[in-house]
Amino acid sequence: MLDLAILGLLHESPMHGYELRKQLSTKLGAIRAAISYGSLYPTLRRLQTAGWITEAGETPADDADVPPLTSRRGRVVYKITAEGKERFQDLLAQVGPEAYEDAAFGVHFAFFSRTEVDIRLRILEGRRRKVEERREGFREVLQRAAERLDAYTLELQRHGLDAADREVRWLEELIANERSGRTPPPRGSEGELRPPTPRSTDSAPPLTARPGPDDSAE
Amino acid sequence: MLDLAILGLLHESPMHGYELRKQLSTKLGAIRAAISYGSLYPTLRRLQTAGWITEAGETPADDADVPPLTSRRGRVVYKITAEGKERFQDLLAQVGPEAYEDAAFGVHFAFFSRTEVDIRLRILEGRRRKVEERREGFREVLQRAAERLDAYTLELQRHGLDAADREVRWLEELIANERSGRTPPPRGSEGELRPPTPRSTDSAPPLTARPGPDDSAE
DNA sequence: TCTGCCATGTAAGCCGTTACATGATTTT
DNA sequence: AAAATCATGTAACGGCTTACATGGCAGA
Repeated sequence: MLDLAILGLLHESPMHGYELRKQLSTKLGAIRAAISYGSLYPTLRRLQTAGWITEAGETPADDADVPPLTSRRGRVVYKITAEGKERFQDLLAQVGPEAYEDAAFGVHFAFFSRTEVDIRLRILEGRRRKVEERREGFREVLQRAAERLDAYTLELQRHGLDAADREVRWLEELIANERSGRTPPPRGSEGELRPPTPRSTDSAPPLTARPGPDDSAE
Repeated sequence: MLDLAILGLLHESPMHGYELRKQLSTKLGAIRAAISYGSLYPTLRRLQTAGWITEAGETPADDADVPPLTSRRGRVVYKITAEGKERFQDLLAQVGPEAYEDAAFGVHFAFFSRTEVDIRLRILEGRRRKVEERREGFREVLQRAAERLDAYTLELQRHGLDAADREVRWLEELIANERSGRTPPPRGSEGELRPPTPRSTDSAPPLTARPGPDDSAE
């Protein structure tokens, strides 16, 4: 799961570990807290040994910004290899029941723009099923055991039910959208939120496009 | 955290491990998946060694149901000790920053009916703070980096923002409620959901009441 | 100069899971 | 008689965090 995330990010552009961690926590911020270095660096090592990633020579200053520094300390920049890309696709397509768990689902979702439509649908549907089951669980507890639980526990169940219900509806919209052919999820339908709403959002990337401007690296 | 949950449940009534696991997954279903036996039984052992719980003699058939069985297999029934109750209160009151994490917060919340009002408030406020920070993180990403992220990643951020925003509002209601003196969280305010709406829910327990059939402690 | 952030790494350990092993009791 | 579910446990391993150790570079 960390593998998937790292390969995915490096697929977008080469990066060193420290940067990787930051990107990870913004890209997957909705899913999990920042990963620790004690986990990140050994994983990078492992991925390198496996041949999925290699060290790239610290990008020789493509953009002539701040060139005078020999090479600020180590700063090992990694990039994904061809095998790594294959591996990445394999991991994406591996849709076992674990892929519907909260964390795994989130990671898969985060890389949906690199995933085939049918895989996306399988994941979204599997996730929906899972959340529906969860939701039914809450409903049953609320219906059957309501009298036996204290008010706080009940409130927790209600909150859980509400969240599950919302997620199911969210997933349904996404599924409908995938089926309709329009690839990128359109936002705004269920608005209410977004207070200042920076207009930027409607410049949605054409999707299927290459991972943005390589620049970044350094 | 498992300790807290187990002590909490045994505080309500004596139970054997298997039963404990089931109760745990309904009571904390909104928080975490069922705990595995490989974790549960060793923990029970540890709690027993520490003196927080003891084996109770398989409840001598208080309710005269199915008495003819000698004692179906082992079935070790545990009950909480006086020290265990103290320990439980200590754990509840230990409101370090970890108590605001998703899982820990949920467990604390689930046992709010056994917690002092001021502790409840501290936890709710700490949690709110945490979720607010999370929410701001999403907002910043959406405002600042919107163009650089693909449509799916953006959608994930939006969904995260929405969930965080909802939770903050939920917490605010709970906090207001605690402050107002009315102990039990009133439900229904933000309704919309509950489709068949089993009426059961409005027979809300008076709270402050002992957890169900008081007996328990023993 | 010193604080703070960038940057990489290692070692120990926590907290939990999976898989296995066993057997009693209940239901079909 | 078989299948399901109740019930308890152990051993091995896995993923991740914490704490530690090291050092470069930037700006106050």
